Amino acid sequence: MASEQKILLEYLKSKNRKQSKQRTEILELFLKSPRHLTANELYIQVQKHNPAIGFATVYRTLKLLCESGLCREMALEDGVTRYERQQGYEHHDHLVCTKCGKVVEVVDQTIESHQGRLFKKYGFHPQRHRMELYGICKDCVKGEKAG
Amino acid sequence: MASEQKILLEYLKSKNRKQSKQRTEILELFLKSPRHLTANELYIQVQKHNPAIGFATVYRTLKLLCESGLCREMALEDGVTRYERQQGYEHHDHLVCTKCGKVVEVVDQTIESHQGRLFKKYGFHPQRHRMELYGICKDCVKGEKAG
DNA sequence: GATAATCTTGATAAAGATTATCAATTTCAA
DNA sequence: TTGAAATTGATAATCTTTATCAAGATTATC
Ligand SMILES: [Zn+2]
Ligand SMILES: [Zn+2]
Ligand SMILES: [Zn+2]
Ligand SMILES: [Zn+2]
Repeated sequence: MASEQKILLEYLKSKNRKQSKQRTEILELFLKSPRHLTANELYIQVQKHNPAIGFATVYRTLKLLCESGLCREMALEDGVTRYERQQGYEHHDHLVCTKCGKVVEVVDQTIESHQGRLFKKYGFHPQRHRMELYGICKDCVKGEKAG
Repeated sequence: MASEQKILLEYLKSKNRKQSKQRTEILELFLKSPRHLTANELYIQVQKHNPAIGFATVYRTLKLLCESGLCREMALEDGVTRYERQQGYEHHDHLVCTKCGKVVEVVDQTIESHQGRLFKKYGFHPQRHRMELYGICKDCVKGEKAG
C-alpha cells in the first residue's frame, strides 16, 4: 500500500473516523492525476473509474486529504480551487501563463526571507502566504508573434 | 469635479459609452469608502444614498472602474472579490490578519525585483503578480493571550 | 458472526457571489 | 427634437461549493 494510503488511515484512526472504498479510490486517482487539478477534474477521473461515486464525496475527500496533510488547496484568479499533493513537496509559489494556463512551481529564498521581514515589521505572527506571478510563457509569446 | 470623475468621463467617451447619474454616484461613494471593500459593501452604501440603484449596476460600474484604471480587483482567501482605488496608489501587496480581517498594504523592493528575476528565469513575459501574507496581528495576538 | 452505534455515502437542495437577459428608460450626437 | 444606441433594475441563470438527510457501510464489542 502506498505510504499516502497509510497516512490517510492513520489520520482517520486518530480522529475516530472510518475507512471507505471511496476514499481509497479517490486518493489513488488523486495521486495519479496531474498537479493543480480542480475538484471537478478529479471527479471526472473518478467517474471513469467508478461511476457510482458522487461528486459530494470527491469534495469531501479532498477536504479530508487537506486535513490529513496529503493535499493543499490553491486558488488562482479564476476563483476555482485547485488541489495539489502536499506530501513530499516543499513549499512553493506559482508562475502562471495567462494564455495557456501552464503552471510552474517556483521558490526564491530571498523572497521567502523578505516575506518574513514584512511580518516582523508590521508585528504580525506569520501563518502562511501565497504568491502568484502571472505572465505569458515562452511558447505562447512565440505563438503570438507567429500567429 | 474630482479628477476621478473626469477620468471616468474621458474613458467613457473614448469607448463611445455614455455617462449616467448612477455611475457618477457610485464612483463618488466608492471614493469615499474604505479600501478593499466588496461589491456588496459598496451596494449597501449606495442603497443608503439612493435606494433606486440596483446591485447589478454596482457590479457593472465596479467592472467599468477597473477598465478605466480607477479601480483594481483583489481576491483574498474567502473567495469574495474586493475592490480598491487604483488612481494615485502605487503597486502594493497585502498583509492580512486571519483573526480580525485587518489589511495592511506593503511593498518590498527586494521582493519585487526578485519576482522579476523569476519571470526571466522561466522565460515568462511578466504581466502582474499577487502576494498575500496571512498572519495574526499584534492586537489579536494580545487578545489571544489575555482571553 | 451478529449487534448496535456511528460514520459515510449519494442525491438533492441550498447557499453565495457574480453574470446574463430583457423590456423600459436614459443619453447624446445629429 | 429625434432616434439609434447604451444603460438600468429586476429577475433569472450560472457556477462552485456546502448542507441535508435517508439509506448503506464500517467498526468495536460481544
Ligand atoms: Zn503558455
Ligand atoms: Zn504547486
Ligand atoms: Zn487582527
Ligand atoms: Zn490594497
